[in-house]
Amino acid sequence: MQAQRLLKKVNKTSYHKMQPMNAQQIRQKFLDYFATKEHHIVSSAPMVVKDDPTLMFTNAGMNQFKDIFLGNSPVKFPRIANTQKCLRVSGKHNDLEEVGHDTYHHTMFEMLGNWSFGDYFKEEAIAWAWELLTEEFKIDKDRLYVTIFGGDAGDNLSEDTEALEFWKKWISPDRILRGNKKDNFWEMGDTGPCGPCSEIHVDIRNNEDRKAIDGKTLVNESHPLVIEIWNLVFMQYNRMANGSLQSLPAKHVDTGMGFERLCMVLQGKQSNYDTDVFQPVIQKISALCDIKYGESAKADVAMRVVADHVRAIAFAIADGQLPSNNKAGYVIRRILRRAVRYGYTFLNLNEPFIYKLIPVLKDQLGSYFTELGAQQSLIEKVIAEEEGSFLRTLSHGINKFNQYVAANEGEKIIKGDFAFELYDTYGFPIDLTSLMAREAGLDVDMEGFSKGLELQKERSRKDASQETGDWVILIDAAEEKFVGYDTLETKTRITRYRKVTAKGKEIWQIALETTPFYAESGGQIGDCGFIEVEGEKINVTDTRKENNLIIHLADKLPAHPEAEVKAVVSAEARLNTANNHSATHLMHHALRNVLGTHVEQKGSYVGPDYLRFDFSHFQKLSNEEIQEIEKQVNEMIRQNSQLDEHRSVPVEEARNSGALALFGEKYGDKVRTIRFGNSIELCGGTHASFTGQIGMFKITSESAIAAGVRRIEAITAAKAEEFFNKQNLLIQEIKELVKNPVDPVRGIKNLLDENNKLKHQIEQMKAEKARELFSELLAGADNINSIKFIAHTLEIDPAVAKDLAFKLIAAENNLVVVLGTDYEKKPGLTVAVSEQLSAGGKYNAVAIIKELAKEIKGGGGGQPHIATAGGKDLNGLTIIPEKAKALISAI
RNA sequence: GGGGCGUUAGCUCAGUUGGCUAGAGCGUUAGACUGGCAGUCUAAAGGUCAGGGGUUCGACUCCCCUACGCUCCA
Repeated sequence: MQAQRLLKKVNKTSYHKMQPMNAQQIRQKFLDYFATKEHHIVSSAPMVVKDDPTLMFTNAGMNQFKDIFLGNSPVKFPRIANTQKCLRVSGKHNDLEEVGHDTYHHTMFEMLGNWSFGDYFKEEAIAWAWELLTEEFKIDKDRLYVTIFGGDAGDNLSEDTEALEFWKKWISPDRILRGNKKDNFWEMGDTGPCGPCSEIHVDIRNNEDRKAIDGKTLVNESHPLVIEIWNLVFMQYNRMANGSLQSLPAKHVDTGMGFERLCMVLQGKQSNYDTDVFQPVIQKISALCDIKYGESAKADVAMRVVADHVRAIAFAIADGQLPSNNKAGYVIRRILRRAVRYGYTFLNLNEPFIYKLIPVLKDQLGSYFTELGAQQSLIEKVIAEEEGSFLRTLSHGINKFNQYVAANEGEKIIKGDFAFELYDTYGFPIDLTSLMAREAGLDVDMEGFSKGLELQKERSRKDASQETGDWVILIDAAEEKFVGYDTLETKTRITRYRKVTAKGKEIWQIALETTPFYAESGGQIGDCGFIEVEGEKINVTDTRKENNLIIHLADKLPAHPEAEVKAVVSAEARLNTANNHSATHLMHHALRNVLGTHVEQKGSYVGPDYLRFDFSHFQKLSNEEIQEIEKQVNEMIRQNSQLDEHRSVPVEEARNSGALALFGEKYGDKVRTIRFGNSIELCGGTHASFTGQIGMFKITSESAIAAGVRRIEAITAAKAEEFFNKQNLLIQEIKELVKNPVDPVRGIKNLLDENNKLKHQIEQMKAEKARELFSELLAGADNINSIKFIAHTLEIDPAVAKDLAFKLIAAENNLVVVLGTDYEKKPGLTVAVSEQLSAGGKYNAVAIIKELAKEIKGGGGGQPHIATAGGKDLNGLTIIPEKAKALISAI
């Protein structure tokens, strides 16, 4: 209905010549078009990036093909097209704080793209882009402009005349603009593939405005209605570490078109948020807060913020990234909190509400991105929990703020330190501090705040700074291969190496032509071991993967890196790790048997010592469930199933056989499957050859790590044996100690009962003794200067003496008590003065005890009515009563 | 990974320079009032002050270590 209404409105101002399509149709048309041009259509890679240390989230369509561009992986399809979920929270045009204030910035967005890997180049890329936009989507040609790379003297590059000539076939030369290196030369990073790009811009202003100002002059000028819609990147160079450019042997095309923008253009809107991509969610928000979209600028911003952010959060969680307190999880938490904050401040939504938008989001996107529906209840739970916890943080901050204001009455300014403390320590957003300050008629010292923040950043940067050297290439164009499934030892050569310096320590990263070392992936940690070069042994401490390249971490470089290398994996660690990995699969299988098929892997760690498995489940596991899982896993171990491994199975076939796929597979037609009995998973890890090798499986802990996510830790094989031996030993010892070899529990119970009884008796005896002493002491009180006076030395605990003294002065309001204690070879003193007496100021327990403590070579203090002291000289105690008496008499 | 903060009764939190033999509100229990419900009043129970070590006559308070949590930055 909503979409219908929107579309009707569109027709009036339409600047293209066809019935507007909805978002779903637009996406499909793009994919269909490139399918007719023999492109292989692949699904979006997960938005959460797994094995690229330079990247936490997919931020462009090309990410999932980076290994192909770098030459680390072979080309499987020369032509590919897709839509890719992307997330951007920082970068030159992507400050998180900007999102929502305008009509076109987003955190999460879809990028439509077509790729050529060494296949077609500029001519086809340009022709097809033009045809799709003008013939298929029917965008008015006189609203389009294109840019080409105009050359760069620094790089000694001339204008991209190829692109110019191909464009001239379609568009008049005066609509082809030349751009500089910043706008029209694309680079993947400091080094690597790069090349000129050609952008297509569209002018969606009304005709009046178009007449007044020539659209051409507004291209790349940040005008919200004259915008870049498609970027065609032509990768033809490789940027070397020294800054020079080399021509690439195989040239690639990488294009990206913002889906939300395209929808805006095709639906005749002037804001991405007015398209049917966002409107259903915005209408739902509007209903929740009872404010109409379009009524107030501030509320509109807030609604756009929420509508944008909920997409980012929902997809991140669906892809396995839960909000947490560092790294990628922290980015997600920040995005979610920003949405909560805007809802809280501008929409008066003080209760969790964002999770209520998920069903709308699913209706809108779920038919293409099925993960939303599959994970819906988890997404909702996690978001609701996070919202609640942040609202608690907010109310905590508001408390702190109010306390500060109350304590600093009369001040006009809130100190920068305090504003920063609120932000840094309590997570209280600075703009809320400002807002509340304004309401209280105060200013915030923003300069002081920024200074604190800057110092904080400085500290962190200093700590994190590391220097990565250039790769030294020994064997060019090598394809590094992993052979570790079949062998733990191989002869090979070093293909490249580089030095990395961090915190004053330098390590070497080495790549091998063939390697038995498994690189950390899928939760399984990287192998360790050594490489031997001409008799020189070099430790490999860890193995990691970067863009599909296996990197060995070593503390030094061999003297002869170009010589033949023997690479040897530490067999023991690898074997233990393999056992744990196979056990993880068996447990996953058992979990789904026992708890249900809603159990999905949310994270995993597999090392030689133990395994950890996080999975979606909504309540604590009972002891019975845990025992049942252990029982099933151990049964599967005893069945001694043989590893059934297939290294190259078409993904569809694997899925049909019931294999569990984790986190949505990346593009690629062949996958590896691991089967033990009925447990089948897609997995790249290393495994036991027979389940019997695992020996034994034992769960050591079960806990919650987030809303709807539980964590199990477990051990296998020798570690499990150790565990049981330890437990057994413990029980033996207990049996001996309690002298009840048959029933130690009963023995302990008896001891506890007896202990309680004895404690009780001691309490009674103490109380009795205190009562006795109490009456005795009170009866023997002296009279000095019309006050009562008690002084004695006793062999009791100073704590008891203090208690006694309290009781005495509570009973007599005209009393001074001095008690010396001889307890555990240590002398002690307690002086108490009745409240009334001490209030007069004449008799001060502290003054008295200071004087008396000299006798026992000690010191002490307290309050005017009760003071304690300790010392070293037991002999001094004997004269205490006498001296005390003299002292009091003199007052 | 680096910094800051926290951990006190079932829950939410106080606890001033080390010393008023650890407090409040809510909740719980009991009693009283009320025709019942709801409630009001009174009282009680409930704490290894996260754990361990140290300094001190004396540590919830100061120092160190560990665990867990929160938070900011990278």
